[in-house]
Amino acid sequence: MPRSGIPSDEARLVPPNFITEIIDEDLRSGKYDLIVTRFPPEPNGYPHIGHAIASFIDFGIAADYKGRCHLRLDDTNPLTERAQYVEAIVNDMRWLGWDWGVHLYYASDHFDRLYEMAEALIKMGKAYVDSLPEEKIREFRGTPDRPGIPSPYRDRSVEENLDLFRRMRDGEFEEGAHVLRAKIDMTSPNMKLRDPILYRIIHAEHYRTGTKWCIYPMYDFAHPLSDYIEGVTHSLCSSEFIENRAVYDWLVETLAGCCGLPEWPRPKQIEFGRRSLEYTVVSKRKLVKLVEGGLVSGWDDPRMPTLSGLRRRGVRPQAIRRFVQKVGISRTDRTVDIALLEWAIRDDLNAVAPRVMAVLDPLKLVLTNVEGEEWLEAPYFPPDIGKEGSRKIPLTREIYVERSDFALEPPKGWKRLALGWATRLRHAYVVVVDEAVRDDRGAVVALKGRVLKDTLGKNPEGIKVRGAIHWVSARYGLPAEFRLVDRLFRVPHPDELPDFLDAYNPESLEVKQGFIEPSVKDDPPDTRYQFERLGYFWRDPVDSTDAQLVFNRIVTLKDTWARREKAQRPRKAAAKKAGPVAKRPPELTPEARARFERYLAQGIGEQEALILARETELGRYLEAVFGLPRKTVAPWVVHEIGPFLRRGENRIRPEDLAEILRLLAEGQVSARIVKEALQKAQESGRRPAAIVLEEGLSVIADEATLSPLVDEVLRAFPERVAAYKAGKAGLLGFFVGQVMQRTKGRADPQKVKSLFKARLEE
RNA sequence: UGGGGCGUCGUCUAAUGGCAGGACAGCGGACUUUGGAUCCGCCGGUCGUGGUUCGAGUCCACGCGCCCCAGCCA
Repeated sequence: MPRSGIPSDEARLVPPNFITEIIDEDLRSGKYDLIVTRFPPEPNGYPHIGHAIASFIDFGIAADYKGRCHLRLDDTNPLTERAQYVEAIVNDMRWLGWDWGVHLYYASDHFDRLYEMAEALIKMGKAYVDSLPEEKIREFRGTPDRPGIPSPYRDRSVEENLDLFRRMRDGEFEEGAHVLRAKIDMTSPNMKLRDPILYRIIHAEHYRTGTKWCIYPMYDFAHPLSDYIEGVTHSLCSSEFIENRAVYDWLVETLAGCCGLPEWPRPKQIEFGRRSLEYTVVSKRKLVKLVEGGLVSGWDDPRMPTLSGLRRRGVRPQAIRRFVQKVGISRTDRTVDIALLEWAIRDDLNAVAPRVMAVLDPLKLVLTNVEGEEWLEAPYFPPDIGKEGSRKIPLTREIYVERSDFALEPPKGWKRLALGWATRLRHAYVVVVDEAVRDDRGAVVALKGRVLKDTLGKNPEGIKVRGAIHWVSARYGLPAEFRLVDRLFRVPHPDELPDFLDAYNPESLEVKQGFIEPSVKDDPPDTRYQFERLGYFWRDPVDSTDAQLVFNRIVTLKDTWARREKAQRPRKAAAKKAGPVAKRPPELTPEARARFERYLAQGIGEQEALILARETELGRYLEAVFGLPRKTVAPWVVHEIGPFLRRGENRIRPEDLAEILRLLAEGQVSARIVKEALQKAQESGRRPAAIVLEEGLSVIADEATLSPLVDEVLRAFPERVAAYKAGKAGLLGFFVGQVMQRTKGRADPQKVKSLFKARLEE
């Protein structure tokens, strides 16, 4: 029997987060032995970057815990789902590197058992067939601020429900005539609990089950029970399903041990915050608009955020995984900076992409002192990459350079070609441009220059070389098309616009005709190159042929020159802070006001007095604590007992609070110890004072014991002592904390603090 | 305006009452036959107001802001 273990932080693919904390605790407590997750895409569209993130969480966590993750196609709606999408999903998930072993499932695999469970629910009296028309069901459901009302069909007998449901299954009814609903609570403030629909009639052919069924389970029914059937333990999903959890738990609990479901392990749902990406949309509706509107060439257009698009662009799965790993997981919905994705792509490619030269916007440079040709050795990688390999590149009389690499009037800091300047031809000689040939409109159409002899592998003496530029032999260079892919949208948050298409970036694809060095001719077609000084490229897997080379730009190089050139436009408006503060409205009833005044008179702080006056349960508790001044007791009641009291979970009696507070007053324990004891008392139901006694939690306040500890800490952190003396006052808390740790919280912090102060001022 | 969820550098994310740290971005420098990579440095944050505490991003109260829920979608 395989068992999950808690991985060390270094061994994790998925950085520790609130979900792994829950799992760690579940493993430690023995609640689960084996971690089982699932990734449940609906086969109604192509996977995109959002699926990459969700799948990373599901597959990554399962792998980290040596558990398993099921790939489950959530196909409960025959109207929208297609086998072609299943294929795309399986393909893309494999591409990302996920391994589900034999655990490829379909919700439709479970249709028989789900049906059986629906009948079980009916027999328990917990589900009924509702025959209200669709509009009425909607109407009866109420609104978020008004409760729903029960359907007149809600109390049909088990027999009638069973009969109707079976006839639904047998195809006796039209679509919409009946639905099966769970009988939960039509007045619940959680809309999902207002008798959720479990099954509906759809007379459509399912891509897998054909015409076997004409009733199909809803997500809320099929999802939790599929999890349960498959033995999933942790069902991780995004935050919009938080309210569905109530239905999830209701179903799991009412069907536990039923219909062949085990009592344990039961699955539980945990929700994480959604992630979106700047300059991107992922909703199927919007993606369809781009495809159908002809704004992109298809679902795998290199500009698309689909995994097939990213793949065609040339992004490797390693980069995607690195990206989603860096994004991280939390409970909060977030929008990720697209620069992080670009960084991940570059970081991946930098180490693997051979460097070659291509000229995208060619300008002819005639080297007047070059005759014939010379084949020069050029390494594929710069020294810092540490990889072997080189190719030969031909230098001929005519070469192409990048039009943007020549300036008639070079700006300050220019490190390229200019009249009379010496510039390195990458991997070759230093060149000097003598003449710019211009047409009648004054535009530069060609350059004439000469190479400097004896500058191969060394710099000329007495001449300043300004930078190095890439180039391609005009005779040997291969003509090629270059597709420069850029962000699909001009604004970071196209989703926020009334019409996201307004932000479409018409410059997101720029096509260039240029030349590439001949060495690439026989390279494997999936080679990712770095075109020196331009970016990372690879052959378009669809359109590139030997006769007509087509390269896609995967991502540009970081370009500090271009950045400098660009006007320093402010990146983002400062986030607006919360508005003006509203003062608290102390609307009190006359009785509450009287209590408030009374508490005030007893010396209780204003804030505590207000809470105690308003929340009579807390007030009553306070007044049941005898033998101590009210003002001493009040903060404890409000801050320590109050939260438990409100939830109805308080386990500490007033007299027991009084007992331990007396110990505090006598100086036998510190406030910190009281807090700790109260916490334990709430957990165990024991008397706090008894906990103090049994666990030896008495306070350590005598200087003889504390002084050596203080000295020890001071000795252990000399550089912090120096920092403190230099003015970093916040370190006092650190020092005190060290002693608190060393005494397991028993030291009297006030005493410790004053000892430190005295010592540090010496 | 009912219920639920969430607020930490520009962005993402740590800190489980004890030094607010890291990454990306930005800025500056070193190095460079890629204005790449690498290295070094800098900038910059706890939504607000109070309270509790020796000590609060963390606990309490009151506000503010954003997101989700009224599909026979998932």
